[in-house]
Formats: sequence, C-alpha cells, structure tokens
Amino acid sequence: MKDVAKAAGVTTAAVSYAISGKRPISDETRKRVEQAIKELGYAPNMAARTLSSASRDSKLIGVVVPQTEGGGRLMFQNQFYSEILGSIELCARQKGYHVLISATDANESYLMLAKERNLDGIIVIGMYPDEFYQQMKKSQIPIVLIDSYCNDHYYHNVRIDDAYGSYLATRYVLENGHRDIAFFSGRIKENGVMKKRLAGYRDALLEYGVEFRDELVFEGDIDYKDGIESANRLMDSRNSVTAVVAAADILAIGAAKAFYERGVRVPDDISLMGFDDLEISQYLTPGLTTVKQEISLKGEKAVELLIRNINEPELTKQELILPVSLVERGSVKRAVPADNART
Amino acid sequence: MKDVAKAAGVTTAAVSYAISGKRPISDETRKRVEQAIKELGYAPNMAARTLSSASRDSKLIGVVVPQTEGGGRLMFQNQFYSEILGSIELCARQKGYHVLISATDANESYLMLAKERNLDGIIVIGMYPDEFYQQMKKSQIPIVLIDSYCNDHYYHNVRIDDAYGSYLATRYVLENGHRDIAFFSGRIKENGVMKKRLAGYRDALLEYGVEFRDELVFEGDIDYKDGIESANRLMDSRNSVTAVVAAADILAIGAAKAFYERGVRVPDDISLMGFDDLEISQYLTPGLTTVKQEISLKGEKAVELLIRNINEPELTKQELILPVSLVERGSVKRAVPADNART
DNA sequence: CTAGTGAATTTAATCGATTAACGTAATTTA
DNA sequence: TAAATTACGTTAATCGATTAAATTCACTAG
Repeated sequence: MKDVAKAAGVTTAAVSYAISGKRPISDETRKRVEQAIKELGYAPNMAARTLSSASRDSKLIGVVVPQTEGGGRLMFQNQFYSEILGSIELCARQKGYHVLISATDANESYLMLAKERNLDGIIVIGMYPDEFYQQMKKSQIPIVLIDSYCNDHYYHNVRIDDAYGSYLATRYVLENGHRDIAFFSGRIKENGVMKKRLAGYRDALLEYGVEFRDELVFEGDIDYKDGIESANRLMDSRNSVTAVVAAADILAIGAAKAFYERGVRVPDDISLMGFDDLEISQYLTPGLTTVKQEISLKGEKAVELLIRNINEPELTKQELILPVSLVERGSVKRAVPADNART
Repeated sequence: MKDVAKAAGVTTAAVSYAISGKRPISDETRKRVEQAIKELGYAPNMAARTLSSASRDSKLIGVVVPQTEGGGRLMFQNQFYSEILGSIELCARQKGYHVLISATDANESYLMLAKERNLDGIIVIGMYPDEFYQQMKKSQIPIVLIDSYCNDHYYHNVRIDDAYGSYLATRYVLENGHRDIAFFSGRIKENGVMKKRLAGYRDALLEYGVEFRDELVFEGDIDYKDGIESANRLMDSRNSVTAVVAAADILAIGAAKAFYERGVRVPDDISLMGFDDLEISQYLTPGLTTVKQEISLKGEKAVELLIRNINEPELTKQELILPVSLVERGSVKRAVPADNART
C-alpha cells in the first residue's frame, strides 16, 4: 500500500479512503490511486485489514461438514454435503466472502478456529452431539444450522419439512396400493432429521389405516453400505414387503444394489422410494422416485441468512423451511392386486 | 495475549516464546503461561501472526476446483472433486493447515486471493486454459497441480498414468472378444487427461490389430448429461458396437441410463467400461467395471508435496504418478461369437 | 573482586492496513 | 467581512502477534 501511496503521491491514509470511499476524495486523487493500484497489481492484505481496528471482519465464513472415512475413502459423508458446499462457496464468493471448510468430528477445536481466524460466521451442516452446540454458542458469532433439529434458540435454522416430505413419499407408495412398506433410515435417536422422516412415514400409514410395525423399520448409518445391509436384513427376515421407503437416496441406492444382487427387481418385485433427490438419482436405472429438496437453495439461503446476521447482529433468530416435492421416476410401481411378491 | 501475559505476570514476548519455544523459557514461567492460556481460553490470532514479521505464514492453503452449474445445481463439477477435496481437507488439517476453497471459472481473480489471504500454497485440481497457469506463476507461491498436463516446469504435478489406465481398460474389453468399441470422452483438445486416455484406447486397439475409427469417438463435457448424449448419438448412428469404453465413470453412468431407456441392456447387449472408480460405481446395477484410481491418495499426496515445498522453497519440481488398476464388476461381458448385437 | 558468560526476560520496532483527530484552503452563510 | 462549514489530506495511534536487541541476574573463572 505504501508503494501505491508513493506512486500516487499521497499517503496510505488517502489510498485507504480512496478505496473504501469512507471519506470524500477528489476525483483526481482517486484516479491517480486507481491507476497506481492497477500498475502495481496491488491487492489489500486481509490479515492487516482484519487486524486493524473497528471493522474487525475477515470476510471469511466457516463451514462445518461431517466427515467420515468410508472404506478407506476420506470424503464428505455423501454427495449431499458436496452439493450444499458447492452452492455455499459460490454464493458466498458472490457476496465477497470466502469459505473455510472444516470437516470435523465435532470436537471443540472448531471453536478455537473461529477465534484464530476471526471467522465472521459459521454454517453448520448436519447433526452433532448436544455438547457441540453448547460449545459453539460461546463463540458469540453468527451461526446458521442446516438440517439440524437442535432447538437451542441461539441458532438460525435452514431446513425442509422432513416429516411432510416423508409423509408425501409414503402416501405416494400407499396410493400405489402398497400396504406392506418398510422404512430404511439413519439412526433415529441421534438424528433429528431421521426422527422427523420416520414420523412422516408413520403419519401416512396412520392416515391410510395401516398398522405401524416396528420390525419394518431398519436403522443404520446413512451410507450406501447400510442401505445394502438393511435390504439384506429385510430379505432375510420373514416379512413380506412390497415397497421400501428410504429416508435418504443414498440408502435407496444401496438397497437397490442389494435387491439387484439377489435377483429382486425394482420396481417389478419391489417398489423403492428415496429422499433428497441427489443429482445421481435421476441417472439410476430405473430412475429413483424420490422427494426432491432443493439442495443448492439450502446452501444459498443459509449464506444469505448468515451474512444478514453478520451485518445485523441483533437479528432475531430465523427459521427457514424450504419446500419439498415429489418427483416420479421409475422405481415405484402399482402393487399387484394379488399380493404375492415374496421378498 | 496481553491478558495471558498479565495473568502469568510476564510480558507478551515471554508468552510468545513460551508458546513457540524459539527462546529458552524457565519451566516455571512456561507453566504459569500455559495455565493462564487454559484459564482464559486464549487462542492466538492468526491475522496478527500472519502480519507479524519474519514467519509470514498463514497456515492456509487454497484449493481451486472447477465449478459448473449443472441444471440449476451449483456444485463441484462431480463427485470426483468432492472426494479429492475431502481428503485434502483432512490431510491438511492433520498437518496444521486450513483449507480455503475456491470453485472458479479460472479468472485471474484467484491470484489476488492468494495475495490477499497470504496463502501458503495452492492446490489446483483439473485443467484450465493456458493463461490461467501463466497468471498463477506470478504469485510466486508453491503450487501443486492435480490431474493437469500443463507442462510448465514451474509446477509440481500429481496424477495417474492416464494413458496406461485407458490402455488397461481397452485391453480388457478386447480380451473379452470385443472389436467394435466406442470411446466416450471429454473435450480432447482442452483436456490433457482426456487426450491421454484417448491415446491409451488407441494404443490398445493398435496392439490388437483393430483399426481406430474416428466416428467411434464421442466427445462432450464430463457430466452425466453428455454421457447420455453420446450414447444416444451412438445408438442413432449406423455404427454397430458391442462395447463402450468411457473416459470417466460419470460418462459411463450417463450412458448406462441412456441404454436402459432404449431397452439396450448392459452388459448383455452392450458392454460398458468406466474410468475413475467413483464411490457410487460399485453400487450401480450392474456394478461398473472400471479403472480404479485412488482418489483420496491423490489429495493426500498433493497436500504432502505442497507442504514440503512450503517448508523447502528450493524443492525441485516433482511429478508424482499414482498407480491405477482394473476392477472387474458386472458391466463388461464376453462378446458373443456371432456378433449380431445391433446397437 | 571483577570481568565474562549464558539463561531468562523485557523493550521496542515491525508487519499492512484502518481511522480518529487534526490542519488547511476554499466555499458558504450570516 | 467575519464566522462557520465543507472538502480533502496528513499525522499518528492502533489492532495482536513476532523477534532483534537490550537488559537483568546469577554464576563461574581468573
């Protein structure tokens, strides 16, 4: 900046004002400064800017993503997170922010990160243990939760109506004449999203006068493997079922694989319903009928909300519920009147 | 830090030395400092640390990922990038670095980012226009390229032997008796990886005395859509083909979908070979036979190399070629002797 | 007894910006 | 015309660390 100032024949203060426009600067000086900036290829040093008094912002937002090691692969837990992360990055960049990612097992070290890097705000994707949320509050910075049912009033929330989505899915399957419907889900106890989706399934059954049966609910982690696992457990059991409602596309994909391996055809022998509408889901064979949520929109809204809260610290806590809709593809078929599908 | 110093009854300099250990500090003082740090929950301010003289490092590395808008979805171009990104983040964190992501259309603004944020190094995934590499050199910071065939000696490179991988794939298909083999790829001109993969396909054909036919090469973007597109173009053409070698799993997945829609069965009517071995590939129906590359390893090696270069600025430029291997699943089948498959 | 040595601290400059406070000159207002 | 205001710049303090240089103190050696 000194060089720029010298080249423009002014002091650094004038340069700073010329850039920020926080004080009037003559057109002529401004032009000379802009000229010098261009010639010298000057880019302001964010570290200095952050450190320097008053403004205090780093234009950095942190994103916490669950990470697991799946079969030796280090990666974001699934495609779902990648999609959100992509949209967050783009949206943030358009608003002049950068994104620091931190896949995490939710240890308190993330809190230190927020302080260390002067994060302006944080977006937390997914569910974590309670203590995590307790810890995060201490940071005193704006935080937006995506897909969390943490009911702490401190946080903003962006999510969908999971129960309703699951209700839609189940109702659709019921409307297609199915009555013996299994539910594949993540860990109900730990995961509020899964709890809601189970509730939606239950509501739909109730509405159609179908008894809810505990043994038709298959829990596991939310990954391909446990989709397979659940499908195998289902097939090994004595339960005869004509349809599966999965609480996540990724589970449905795993299940489809397991059915395929055993010669059970989707949708002819068994109908399969997903949830999320990942990009891949439309390219499966058959295409996965599923509940669509606008994943990118989730990321965008979270960014917008976060930045609004950054600029408006007193903003009351918001809760954004994004729409879901059912998308029909080929994985659900009318139940045959004579219900003789042995699964 | 001042508070810590006061609490420990010393000056900030002593605290700094106690933390860094760059000067001898008495055990007693060190203990008092550590105690104070714990009590006050002190976390060093990276902005100040970065700004402050000499050390000059931000412990931040940037990752450039191609980003596209696919059908309204903002996301990382495909699952492949997500997997690498995940492994980069984890590996970097373990080594005390944080990751700043920047999906980009490769404009020069990324250069400014590097300066602004005092990035210690950058990992660039994928191929970009030449000018991008010219620009990046100016930043004068360590840069590792993943999957680039930019031959500028300024950069480190981490990649696989794409030609060999593709050769393996094609040879496998040939060994299964196929002779009319199409090749689905990305843009050959713009993308060095694709160029190499095409070369490997060509080499294998040559070795087996099969004529290379231009009309059997289908180019497009590397996404599901263009996999479908290529498959449709193939099926609409008069070419009778019994197998497809795709230069990316994502293309193979799209192709499989298109075949399915038209009632062409994989692998019975047509064999399909992928490349990359994305996580999803093993869960398709049938499982995709493909060339496996260790995607996570790519990320890890890139991080290791980058950090090594950060600590060792004079490090000569490295080129790391990671291994590939063929994984057999269900999408390739022996060609029927009487070649009557009309595709 | 005194200079020399080394360990443990402190002092103070520095990094690259921002910004309050202050100084001028030109313009407006009373 | 004097006073007040405005426009445009400069000076210098500041943010929170690091670190070269100076200082203090205890101990040893001659």
